[in-house]
Amino acid sequence: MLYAKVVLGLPIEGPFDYLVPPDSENKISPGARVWVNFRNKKEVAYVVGLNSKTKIKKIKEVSAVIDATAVLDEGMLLLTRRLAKYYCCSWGEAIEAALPDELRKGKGTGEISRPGNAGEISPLGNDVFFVQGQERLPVYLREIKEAWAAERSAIVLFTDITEAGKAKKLIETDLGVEVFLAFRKQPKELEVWKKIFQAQKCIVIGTRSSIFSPVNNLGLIIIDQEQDQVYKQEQVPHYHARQVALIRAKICGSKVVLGGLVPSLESFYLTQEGNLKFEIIPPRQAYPLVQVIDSRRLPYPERKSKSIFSKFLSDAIYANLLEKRKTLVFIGRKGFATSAACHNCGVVLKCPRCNINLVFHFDEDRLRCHHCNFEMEVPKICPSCRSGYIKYSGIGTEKVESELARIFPQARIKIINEENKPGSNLDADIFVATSSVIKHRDLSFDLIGVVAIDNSLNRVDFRAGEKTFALLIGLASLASRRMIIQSANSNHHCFQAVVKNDVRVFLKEELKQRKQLNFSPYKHMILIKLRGVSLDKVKKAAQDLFERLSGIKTSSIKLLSLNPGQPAKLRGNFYYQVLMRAADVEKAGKFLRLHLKEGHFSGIIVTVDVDPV
DNA sequence: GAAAATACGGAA
DNA sequence: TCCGTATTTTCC
Repeated sequence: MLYAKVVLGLPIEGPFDYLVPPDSENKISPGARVWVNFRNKKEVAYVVGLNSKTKIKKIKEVSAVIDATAVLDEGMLLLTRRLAKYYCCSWGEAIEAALPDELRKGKGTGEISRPGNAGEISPLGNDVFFVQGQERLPVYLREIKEAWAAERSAIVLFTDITEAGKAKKLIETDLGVEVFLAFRKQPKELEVWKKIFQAQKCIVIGTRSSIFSPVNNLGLIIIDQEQDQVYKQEQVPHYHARQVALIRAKICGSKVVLGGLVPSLESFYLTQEGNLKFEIIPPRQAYPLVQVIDSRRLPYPERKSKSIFSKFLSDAIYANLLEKRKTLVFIGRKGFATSAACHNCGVVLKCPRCNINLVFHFDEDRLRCHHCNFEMEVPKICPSCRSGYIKYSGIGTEKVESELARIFPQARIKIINEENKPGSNLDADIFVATSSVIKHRDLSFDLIGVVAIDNSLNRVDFRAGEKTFALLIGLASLASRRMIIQSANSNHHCFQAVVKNDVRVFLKEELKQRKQLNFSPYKHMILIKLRGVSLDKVKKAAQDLFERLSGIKTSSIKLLSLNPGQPAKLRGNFYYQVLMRAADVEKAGKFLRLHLKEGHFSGIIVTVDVDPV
């Protein structure tokens, strides 16, 4: 008798044993999909092992074997199992993250064959390096050619489909071979998947999920703009493509190339450990003159007028207009967490332990830290200037365009956004844009004015500095002559580094702070989210979980905080979250698997996010 | 995650 | 004791 160990794409452990029908014994193999009857429902399951014995008494039979050729090879099975451990999800969930939709739904692949290894393959080494600069593509091309010559495949990830499409053309003309464009929910997703699966070697270009592309003889993984958050999946399993790439590269013996204008702190940390090398590409144009205007030190009438633009900035825009030069006004778009700032001196109240913004809780009338459990009463007077009053704000800034039109009635003003993408001809004098403008690498403006950047810097997020810095360096790369930044926080090291164009100084300082505060990349954060339709129940469940976990003596995790989610209510569900820190994610995962099960609350759904961004 | 099994609790 | 409902367990 032969038994198959299978896992399902559900948040349940396993594996489960099923009897293999005698006539299917030579048709089944690990990595193949099968139909099984699970809890009286027909489900797709993934064979992860075969065994001649089982401990299960009332065993069910495998209903049908779907795949004659396993859709998951040994390497992919190993990768998904490691990911399940790292991201604290089931093996089946990790497998489903790696497969196209149609395969998850049980659609057959037809006749496909997996080519063998290309005989003697030369190892490209387990190198990781970072390409810093605007002109990264030539380096990517060089690396792809090298892999190709060594009979190895390459996976190249970009932040979005447009970028991936552009790169596909360039690589195809340069190499003279077909390049596969692969991303989720494209019309012929399965067809492309099959072509890649059957190719001895190939080049795949895509977005986040393409990290799971079923290439043979993988020799190279490239991740462009690796600091971008798009590489983190928002749904379970919450994987990060960079992390998947590092694990997959280790399994396949392939090289990893990360690229961008600024590396993430996680990647920069690897350089300190000696595991990552830098290659710096000289910029195509001179770095602009960057000036930071402190809005706290403006003359009183200007401060009082609360104008979006300081006189310094509007004068510069005016001068630019006279010279018929292009101006870009940048305004942060993203939803701002409510921050507490002194209306007089601009000081933002921060947690003394975590150095992140304190959050005003309306119901309790208190300020709380979302990283640790620090909380305090709302101060009546500003602790810094002792006068002023504390104001809670997320500044509404949709008025930028109309404000510009009022100040400069003679100027042609245009907003750059998703619907209104700029062509090669920039036919306006002043443009207004959000962070998405950075994607248009070919744009160039003579002057860039940055307003309301404090909203980005003052977010409730220990990565706020890193994200703001990456944003500003990205903007500076679009400015040919001058960039003016308005902030109430002008001595922040992030601005100092942007002025000097010194990425390394910023990273080193930031890394030092992360170490002091026990943040990533030194320690892992783990966020447990609870959701449900009843606020009371969710709150109670979260409190119970927090108390229960704090009652357990363990070195695997350190509980940090219990807070309402951000946002606290979404699509009819209330959210609460428990934040913790861990030195070793796998240990923490084991611990959580054990303790999240006990004390279940009905109507509450619990999810785990390892390394949240 | 969701059906099945079990515990709970109010009314007769 | 019965039955509807809330909660916990199990899924092979």
